[in-house]
Amino acid sequence: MTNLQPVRGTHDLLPDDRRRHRHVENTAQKISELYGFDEMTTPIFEFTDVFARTLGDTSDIVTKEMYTFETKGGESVTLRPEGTAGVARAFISNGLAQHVPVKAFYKGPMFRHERPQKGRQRQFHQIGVELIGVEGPQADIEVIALGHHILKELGLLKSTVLEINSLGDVESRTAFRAVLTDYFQSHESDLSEDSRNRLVKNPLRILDSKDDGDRKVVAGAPDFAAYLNDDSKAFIDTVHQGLTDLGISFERNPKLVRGLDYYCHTAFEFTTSELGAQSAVLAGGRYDGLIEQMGGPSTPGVGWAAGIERLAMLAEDSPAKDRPISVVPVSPDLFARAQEMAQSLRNEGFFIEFSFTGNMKRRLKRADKSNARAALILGEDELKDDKVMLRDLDSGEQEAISLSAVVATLQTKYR
RNA sequence: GCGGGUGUAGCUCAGUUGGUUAGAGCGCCUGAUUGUGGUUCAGGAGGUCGUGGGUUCGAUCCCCAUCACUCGCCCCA
Repeated sequence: MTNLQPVRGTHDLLPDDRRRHRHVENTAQKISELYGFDEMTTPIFEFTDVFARTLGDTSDIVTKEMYTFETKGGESVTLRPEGTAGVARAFISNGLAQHVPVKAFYKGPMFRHERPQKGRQRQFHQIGVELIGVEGPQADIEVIALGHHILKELGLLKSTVLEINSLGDVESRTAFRAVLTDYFQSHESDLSEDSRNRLVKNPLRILDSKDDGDRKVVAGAPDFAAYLNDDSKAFIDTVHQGLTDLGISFERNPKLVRGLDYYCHTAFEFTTSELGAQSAVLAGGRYDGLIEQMGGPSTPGVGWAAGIERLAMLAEDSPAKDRPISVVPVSPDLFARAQEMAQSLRNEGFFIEFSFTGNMKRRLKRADKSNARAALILGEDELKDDKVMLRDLDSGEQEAISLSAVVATLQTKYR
């Protein structure tokens, strides 16, 4: 071992961090189940094609951010950069078209080879949901409502804003793309170098450029809404109305363009201004062509993903750790007896701390440090009368109670 | 991938205009209290000054490289 630092962009999750993550995960999972979304897990790596063919040849994820390896068998595999492609692949692999609608919740690590910064790591963690097999906009409403509900439960509605846009169906998008390309080509000399590249690869992305020069050009660009056909218009209108009916406030953002090629119709992001350059906290959209494009039956889908690190940074403090009861032997002769007592109380369902070494004073100190609410002190004097000392560590009061009453006493006082 | 900043004890940070034993607070350990924690007092442990090279009689300090973190760009969760 020459280098004991973790690989760039990866982090250890020590218990305090892990508790915060778990709070996010558990909250998200609990709320998802209220909506009938059950957890499923797909492998954290897939054949490279699963991502390369679905995310789009021009997306940054595919062109520069994938962790791709060759296996001993000579096959190319990639650590998943996002969750939807894997779920879609699993949908096809397992013949889940027989069971639509599929409502999936997932959580786990994702990997992108990017420059780390605040709210961005190379290995990070996401929670996400996918609703597969429903054509109508009610699915979009349901999925956004679920995301909204989770943010509410985490106390994040005040620090986030829901932005929403329509990318239209294929017909609308093709038409708009042609008009938009013409427009930007006629202003090509005013565009930044980045945007001139985008003009070839994905002109829609010029719309959300941060470059000042680009913004001036964008200000005069044609409006996507004007090019939505009747179906696309009706679709997004229904989504807007549905959210309004549910009391979910949102802002329309015609510049919102998601980076992955598979999105259509509804695109949305819950954004924040509290994470430096990163604004998206929970984001997703509809991907009607994805499953067919992967070789499965034509099946619509809609979903979102959220970064657990980002949510954990924004969330209010997670619930405190449970407070244990400590079992403390007064002398070495009673260590074994104390451990037996600890064990039997655990069998009764109590959270018992039992430290392994040290004299009584040290053990009490450690009990205090573990935030124990009480200590059961085993000493020869009391044991002669079949009693133990029960000390409340908050009040400092203690009393000898009989061994046979320990469980009942703890039940009433500390549970 | 590109640009800026930072890197001294477990944590948060001083410091040295280049000079011999590098400091503080918090935390940790021991004792005052051989059957009682949280307060107090006394003592103690802990540092290749990110790493490698260079300049110098001498480098933690200056120079170069490198790694990591961080902020921004790109993009995204």
